[in-house]
Parts: sequence; structure tokens; C-alpha cells
Amino acid sequence: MDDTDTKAERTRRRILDAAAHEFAVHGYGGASLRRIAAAAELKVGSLYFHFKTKDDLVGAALADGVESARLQLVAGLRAVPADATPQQRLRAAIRSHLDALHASDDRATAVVRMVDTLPPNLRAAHSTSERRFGRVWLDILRKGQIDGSVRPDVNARVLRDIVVGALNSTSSANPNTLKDLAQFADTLATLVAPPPAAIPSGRR
Amino acid sequence: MDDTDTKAERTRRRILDAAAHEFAVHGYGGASLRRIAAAAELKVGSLYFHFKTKDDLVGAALADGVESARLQLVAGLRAVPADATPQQRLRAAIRSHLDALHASDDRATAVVRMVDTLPPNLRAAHSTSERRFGRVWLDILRKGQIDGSVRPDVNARVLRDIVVGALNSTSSANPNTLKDLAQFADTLATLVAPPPAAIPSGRR
Amino acid sequence: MDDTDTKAERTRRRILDAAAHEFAVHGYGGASLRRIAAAAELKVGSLYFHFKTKDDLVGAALADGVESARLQLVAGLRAVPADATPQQRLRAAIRSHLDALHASDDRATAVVRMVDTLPPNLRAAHSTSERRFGRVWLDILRKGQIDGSVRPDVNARVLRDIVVGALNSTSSANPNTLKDLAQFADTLATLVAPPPAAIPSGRR
Amino acid sequence: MDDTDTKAERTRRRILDAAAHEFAVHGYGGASLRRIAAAAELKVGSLYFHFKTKDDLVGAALADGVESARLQLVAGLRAVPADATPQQRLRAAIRSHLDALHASDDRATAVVRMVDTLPPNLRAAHSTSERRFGRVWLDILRKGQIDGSVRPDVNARVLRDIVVGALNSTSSANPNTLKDLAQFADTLATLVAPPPAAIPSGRR
DNA sequence: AATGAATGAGAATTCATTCAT
DNA sequence: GATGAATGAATTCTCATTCAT
Repeated sequence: MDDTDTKAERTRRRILDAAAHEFAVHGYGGASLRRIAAAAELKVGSLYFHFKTKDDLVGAALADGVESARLQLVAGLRAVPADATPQQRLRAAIRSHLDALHASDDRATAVVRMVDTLPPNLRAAHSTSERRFGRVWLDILRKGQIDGSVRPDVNARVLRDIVVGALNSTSSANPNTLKDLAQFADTLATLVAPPPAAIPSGRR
Repeated sequence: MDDTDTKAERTRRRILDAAAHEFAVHGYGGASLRRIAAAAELKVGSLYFHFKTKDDLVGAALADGVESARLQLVAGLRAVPADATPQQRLRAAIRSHLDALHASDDRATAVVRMVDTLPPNLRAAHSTSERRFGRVWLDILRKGQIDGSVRPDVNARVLRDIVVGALNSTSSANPNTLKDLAQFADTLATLVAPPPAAIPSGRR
Repeated sequence: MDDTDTKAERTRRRILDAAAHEFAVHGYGGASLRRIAAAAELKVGSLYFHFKTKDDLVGAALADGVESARLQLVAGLRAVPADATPQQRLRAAIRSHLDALHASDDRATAVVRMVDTLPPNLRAAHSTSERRFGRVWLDILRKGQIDGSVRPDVNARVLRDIVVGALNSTSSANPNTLKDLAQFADTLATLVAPPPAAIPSGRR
Repeated sequence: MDDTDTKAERTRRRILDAAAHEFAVHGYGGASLRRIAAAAELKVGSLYFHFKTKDDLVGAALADGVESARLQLVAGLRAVPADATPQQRLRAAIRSHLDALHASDDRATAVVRMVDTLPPNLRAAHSTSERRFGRVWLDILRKGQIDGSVRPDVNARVLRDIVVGALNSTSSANPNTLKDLAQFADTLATLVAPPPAAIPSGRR
């Protein structure tokens, strides 16, 4: 709808993709507009037609990255068959998050690599979309505590921070073999799941 | 004994501390030798008497940071009274790690903020000390699985990655209230602990 | 008649006005086509429909500015009642010149702010219209030497340079109060007038 | 005394001289640090060892220029023989001012070429030294009104503005022949001098 | 052991200008 | 008549680094 496929729109996309990669590799402070422009097949000056300033581009990349991860998360959940068990839903969420970081482009990774070194103004602007993303995970875990896929004896918010923190920490792992990530996902799901005894009869 | 407190040795310490702060705030790519020198009350050129290049300083700061965290970890464990329960030992470890990130200087934080954007050569050099640090946590968790303070149904190595990942992810949280961190530690300990039912007889 | 009020003509006027302001504020070297375009409510590229190059626009603004000042000068003189004294005519000229710089738009000021830093080619092109303007003042002063409103014991050309120089120098004065300018005009007129004793009898 | 002839001091002088020329030719907005550096036989980056920013250099050049003109003015006056007539003293002042603009380096000219297009902050900083310079001329004229070398029937302050304005306006005149300037000086002195008839016999 | 003074490369940003639409 | 999109050169400024003192 707003996705009018104008030339500018397409160039902007190319820039954002190139920027995501640059930010993912070099972080906020180490990123170079020169390299971003080159990767987007533009001259540096041309970037400024699309983004007023470097921080403007950073802001756009952050929003883009979080939104991309959020969409991947909800899409992953929506793809779970209706008759799936709550456990399967939880695992789908974990898998989606990991996929956003490892199996897709660099948009989500860029966010993880930039957040801790952002200057205050950018951090503030970013926190809004970050919160929105956090709410999705909070929902997942809270519902899980109700439907029995998540242990109910811990604060959901804190649990969310642990889960998301652990997931994001995989971003710096070297070329993760799929197997490693799968095991990571499994283990995390196990930790989050209610302890066996607490699981109502039918579960075993 | 090697702690020869020469003038150079003291200056080197000042530089490393200033560098830790700079790296913690700006990351690898965004750090400036000029600012580091200023914070260490030196002129830029003088840095080169103590470190051959920026990457040399980065390497030293990384080693320093990991070593500092490792020492804080083992010190924290050693401080646990001999008659403490295994659970208490685990919590002490968690607390020590969080303290290294939040209650001490920036040496440990600097590491966390730099690792993901390190250039390959530095990353390689760093991986050794990182592994050494990882082994400490691996030990803790493995022993925990034996003494009953850590759930035995998960791979210790993967569990270690999750725990350390979650702990490190707190480094970007804004001025953490002590309470938040305490709750974070508690919850993490709960997740890692064996599920109540799974703990054989005497435990309940 | 040639004042065909086409759309292009109107836009051109808007550009020239915006340019005058920009040149008055920033001088030749500091002026930006982007700001001029913005002030004229156009995009930069659109300027090029009306002016082939920046220097072309500068040339037009210079001509426009001098012509505006010249017209204001002759208009000011023409407005003097036929029965006015020569002194009144002289004062009217001075007042007109000051008004062009302070009470009107920035067209005359733009000229004053640009002339000394013009590149040779533009300076050459400009000198023609400047000379034309200078001739008006020369006429005024020469006639004044004849009709007794200007002291006859000085070279008219040099006097012109002094008078015009002094008048133009007011352009950089901060928000001139009208009173200041009036006193400036009075004093200048006094200096230029023939010394009392030199005034022929009948004049009183 | 403070003129310690260090290497930095000498380089700074070279930069200021080069800057004066650049500013005199191109004005504030049109000046280029590249050209200044080249003229001072330095690389651009090296300028920053001596001046923190372009505006810092501009500020220094302005102060340097005004001070240079002021010193030339007082030196010119001091050089007048004690038995000289008041008229001769006045002419000496005029000549000194013109010399500062035409016969010396570009330091004074740079000021004249920059003042009207200075950004507010620089203008404010500059106004102080400008006022100090203005006071010298005010003194000259006031004393002149007492000793009979300056007509007493005009406000000294306004007269100062006219005189200085006229003098400064010569800065844009093309390669002034010495003769032109001499005549300019003579004529200006004539205008400023008391009208012959007005000087009553014994200076009553 | 540290400073002073410089360098060359690269940073982000703005410039005037072009040209297809 | 005007805009959208891009370019290449220039802008100021900061970087890590060197080396004589």
C-alpha cells in the first residue's frame, strides 16, 4: 500500500540492506557510509538524498531491524498449525527469533550489534520500537504460563529478558552450525518449560 | 612479584582503565585513542610508548577484561563458606558475574561491548582467553549437575552459553537498579536449578 | 510592456529576491543555491531552468541590485519638489541611498556584500553597471558644486568615492535605528556642503 | 615577551598570514582551509594542531587583523614629530589606516572583507576588539576637535563612522595607484578639517 | 617516559551541476 | 516549468600513527 515501488523506494531498500550488513559487522561507531554506499552501488553523496544524516540512517536501520524481527516472530507463530501443542508454539517462537538473527539478512543482527553503543538520542528514539518488540515476547511467555508451556513460577518480564538476552547472545557466535542452534533452541525451551512434575498428568 | 610498580606500570594501568571505559561506551570501532589518552591524562603520542598500536591496546584491554571477570568469578566462589549449599555456590557465581559487569569498573563490560564487532585477527587472539573464562563456568555447571544444584537433563556446554549469554545481555540495560539485577539473578538460578520434582527424595 | 508577467518571470523574481537575501547574509563565497532554492520554494534543480549557473545568478543579482539602487536614487531625486533648495536635493540623494540599503529589500545590500570578494570575471562584468551607478552620484555632486550645495574645493570623483564608501559602510551596522541613520545622513551632508563662508552671498 | 619564538609560534604565524590572504580574497564563507594550509605549507589536518576549528582560526585572524591595524595607527601617530601641526597628525592617522589596508599584508583587509558576513557568534566575539579600535579613531577626532584640526560642528562618533567607513571602502578598489590613495586621503582630510571661514581668527 | 608537531587517510557532509521524466 | 535522483568534487574535521626532542 505505502509500498509504492518508486525508484527512490527501491534505492532506499538497497541502502538499508547495505547498512544493515555494515552495522552488523562494524557496529555503530565503526560503520562507514563510504562502504555502505559502495555496497548499495551508489556514491557517498547520493546517500544524502535518501537519508539526511548518518544517524538518520541508523535510526531507520534500527526501526527496520526490529520491525523485521517482530514480523518474523509473529509470522513464525502464525505458521504453527492450529492443533499444535503449546510447546510447539514456544519452540516456533524461539526458532523464529534465531532465524531472524542467523538465517535471514542482517537487519536484526544490526540492531543487536548497535544497541549497546548507541548515543543517548538514538537510544531514546530506539527504545520505543524495542519495547514494542519486547511486548510480543512478553505475550508469548505470559500466554505460555497460562496454557502450560512456560513455567509459572517466575516473573514473565524477567524471564523475557533472560530468553531474549540468551537468544541475542548467539549473534556473535561464529558461523553457527544449524545443529548448534537447534540444540540451543531445544535447551532454552527446556529451561523455560515447566518442570516435569508440574506438567499436568496427560503430558507424559 | 611481577607487580613491579614502576611508573610505566602505573601509567599502563591508567591507560587500560581509560580504554576500558572508552571501549565500553563506544565499542571497538567507535573508540578514539585521543579520548583514551585524555582520560588517562596523557597526550596521544604517549600511548605509543606503552602500546604499539590501537589493536595492541584493544588486545590488552580484552585480555585484561576477561581476566578481571574470571578472577572476580573464582574469587566470588572462593568466598562462599565451605558449608554453603550447592545452590548458594551457584548463586554466588551468578552474582559475581553480574558484579563484574555492573558493580566494578568497565573492564568486563568493555569485552562484552567489543566482541561482536572485533576484526578477525583480534577475535582469534581473544578466543583463547574467552575459552579459558568459559571453562570456569562450564566447571561450575558441570559440578552443579553432580552436586544437584544444576538440572542434569541439559548439555552443560549449551547451558553455559545460555547462562553467560543472558548474564552478558544485562550489560546494555540502562542504570540497572540493584533490585532488577537481584531478581534477574534469582530467576536465572531458578531456571538452571533442577526442577523440584526431578530432584530425588531428600530435596523436597 | 516587456514586463510580461509570465509564470517564469514571476519565478525568476522570487529567485532573485531569495538570492539577494542569501548573498546579503553570506556573501558571494558563502551563499548556497540550496538555501536560495528553498527560500524561493523550489528544488535546487529548478533553479537551472532560470539561470544557467551560480555565477549567472550572481551576475543577475548584481545587475538587479545596482539597478534597484540606481532607480531608487533617481526616484528619490525626482520626488524632490521643484522649488526645493539644492541642499534638500543632496539630502534626498543621501537618504535614497541609505533607504536602498536599509529600508528596502536586500537587493542593494547583496551588491555591497559581494563586490569585494567577486572573482575577476564577475567583477569585470559588474564594473559596467557599477560605473553607471557611480555616474549618477558623480552628476549629483558635480551639479551640487555648481548650484552651491557641494563644496567646490574637492575633486568630485574622489568626493563621490568617499560619500558612496561611507554610505555603503553602513550596511554592516547592526539593526540601525532610524535615528542613527538620520544623523549619519545629516553629518555626511554637512561634510559635503560648502563651508559656510564659502557660500556666496545670495545663497542665504 | 610572550613572543616565545617556538616552532609552533612560527607555524601559527604562517597560518595566520596565509589565512589573512585567503579571507581578504574570498571572504568568510568562501575561504578554504585547504588553500590556507597549502599557502602555509602544511597539510590540512595539521592546521588543527594550531586551531581547533575553522571559526577558531577566523576569530584569531580577526583579532590579529584589528590589532595590527590599531598598532599601525598608533605607531603612525607616534611617528609624527612633536612639532607637527594638528593637521599633520590627522593626515598621519588617515595615511596609517590606508597603509594598513593597502601597503601592508592582508591582515587588516581580511577583517574588512569578513565583518559583514560573519555568523552571529563570531561577530559578537569580534565586536569587542572592533570597539577598541574604534576608540582610537574616536580619540583622534575628539582631540582634533579641540586642537582645531577637526571641524567641531559634528558629532565625533558619527564622524568616526563616516571616516572609517570611507577609508575601509577603499579596500575593494582595484590596484589603487598610490596617487589615488594620496588624493583620497587629502580629500578626506579636507572634509574633516574645520571649514576655513569657520575658524575664527584666534581659535575663539 | 612523555610531549610537540606533523602527516595521510578517512570520516561525514554540502556543494554546484546534470538530465531523464 | 519543475522535480527526482544522482554525481564528483570540495568542504571541515578526526583518525591512528610517526618521530625528533
